[in-house]
Amino acid sequence: MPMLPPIRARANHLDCNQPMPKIATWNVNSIRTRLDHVCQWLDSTGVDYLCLQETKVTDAEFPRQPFLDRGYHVYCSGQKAYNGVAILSRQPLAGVEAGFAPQLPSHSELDTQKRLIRAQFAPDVILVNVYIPNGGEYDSEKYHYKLHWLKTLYVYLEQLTTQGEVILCGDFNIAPEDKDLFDASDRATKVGATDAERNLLAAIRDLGFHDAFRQFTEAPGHYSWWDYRSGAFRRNHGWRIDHLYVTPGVKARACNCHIDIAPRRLPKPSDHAPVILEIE
Amino acid sequence: MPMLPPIRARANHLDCNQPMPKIATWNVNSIRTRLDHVCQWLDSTGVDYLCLQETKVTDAEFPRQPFLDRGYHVYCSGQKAYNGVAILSRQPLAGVEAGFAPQLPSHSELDTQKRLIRAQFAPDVILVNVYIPNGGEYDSEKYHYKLHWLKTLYVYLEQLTTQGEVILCGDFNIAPEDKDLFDASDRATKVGATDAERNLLAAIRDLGFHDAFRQFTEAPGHYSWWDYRSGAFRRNHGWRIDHLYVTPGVKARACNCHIDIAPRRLPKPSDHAPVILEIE
DNA sequence: GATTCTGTAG
DNA sequence: CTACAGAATC
Repeated sequence: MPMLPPIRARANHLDCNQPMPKIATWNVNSIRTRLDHVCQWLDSTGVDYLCLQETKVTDAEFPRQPFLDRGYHVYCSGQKAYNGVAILSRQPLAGVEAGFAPQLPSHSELDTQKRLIRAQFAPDVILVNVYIPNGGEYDSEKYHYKLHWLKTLYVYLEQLTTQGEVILCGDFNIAPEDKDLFDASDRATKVGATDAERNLLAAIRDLGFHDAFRQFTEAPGHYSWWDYRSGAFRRNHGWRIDHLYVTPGVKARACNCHIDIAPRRLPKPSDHAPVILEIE
Repeated sequence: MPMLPPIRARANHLDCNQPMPKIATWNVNSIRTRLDHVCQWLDSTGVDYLCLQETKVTDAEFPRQPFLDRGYHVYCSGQKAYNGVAILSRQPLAGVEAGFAPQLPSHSELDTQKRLIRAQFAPDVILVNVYIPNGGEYDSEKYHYKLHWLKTLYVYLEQLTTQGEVILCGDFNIAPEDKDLFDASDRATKVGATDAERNLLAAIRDLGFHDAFRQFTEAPGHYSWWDYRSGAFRRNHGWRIDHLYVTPGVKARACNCHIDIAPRRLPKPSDHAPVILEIE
């Protein structure tokens, strides 16, 4: 694990009188279908940075105007029907790059699926938004694709963490510990909870990341995703797979991190709930 | 044209203190999609018998409960995705038969498409609900199927009208006269308005049927169907293709027949409006 | 234009 | 269970 320098300058948000900026991650399962939910949620929470996954829309078709109207800048990397990530920010962001290729040209084949976007969050803080592959069935092609994607993410972040602080957030499709899913039985073949996935996530974490949610909450039973099927939400049969990982300089400034389950209660919700990190 | 006997007994509805029973026909273009529209419309109009077409659902999947809750009996003959007819009735109905086969076994091949259901409406009145084929393009296979279906319906009704009064209603996909469609130009090849179709409809009518709507309204410009495309409804570019045909005994008791265009104004409407016949 | 299916994905 | 694509139907 490389030594991490202290934050070298005040973050953007501190330059503009926002005492407690909020950074959130939310797999919306189609930004077009969830447009009203997201707009109302932004209006009510005042989140300053929102990292979206599964936007399921090309950049040309991304519904920018509702967010522009609310004072957000929109940075997106999407495709038709599947995947797609975006960052909404009240501040204009520099250093926006989509995919692995700008940093790892040899891994550009992974960029046909739009799963990663990053931006300069502050002069020495980079924000990385990921939608890690679901993984399908255990030992399937999709499962191995997920493992390969995680290994590539490790290399990507290994480089990035040497440059300064990092906020890494998104839908990881991994429950880090048994207490992060409602039923950890048969976990050897339960995709999202297997050793291979957890070990790769642990390797990434060991680059210097801390699970912001676990800074504030140790208890089990807190989830960010519930299957649409068989009343999983009603029974709280969920998984905590949406995360904000932060390097020490950001960790030191973290004030709170929680999952907001209110949007999951709405009619026609995303199957994921947003997770909010507040930093001073 | 066979001589028709007078009505031999009071209709069911007169046995239960409903002074002005209403019989309606409505192509709902998917009963599942239009469930709320139909329920609200039944609640507001108090229609007693509703003949539905294009229910697009198997009998096992038909959403019965909302109608049972409202005091209707449900008789349906449907299939997956296409076609499908049903009768809703406040009274339980006897003599329910689906398709041509019970009466014309030699034409059972037409019953693979669920387009006909009938029931005993009163001791000497039979109610027949049809969804006549659309016909596709002029001179196409579908067009000739429509003509064949109409010829079979003629034979079916030729038998039925000897047994008593008949109410024949449904989506006929035929505008009987030029005034029944907004643009009768090029009608030689305009499916729904060609001579072959009109002649077959006229042959059926000549079995003793009267167009109930035309008992009360002679004017052109009254339509029951408008294409979803190009603002056809807004411009009243429609066709009158949903009909209630009644034999003389019923005609003598008809008090009103009108098209209710209100449901066509709702969000996500069927492309057809219901037609209501009131009888004393 | 609106709905349905099949197929894919999660 | 929800969403999207693409084809077919009307």
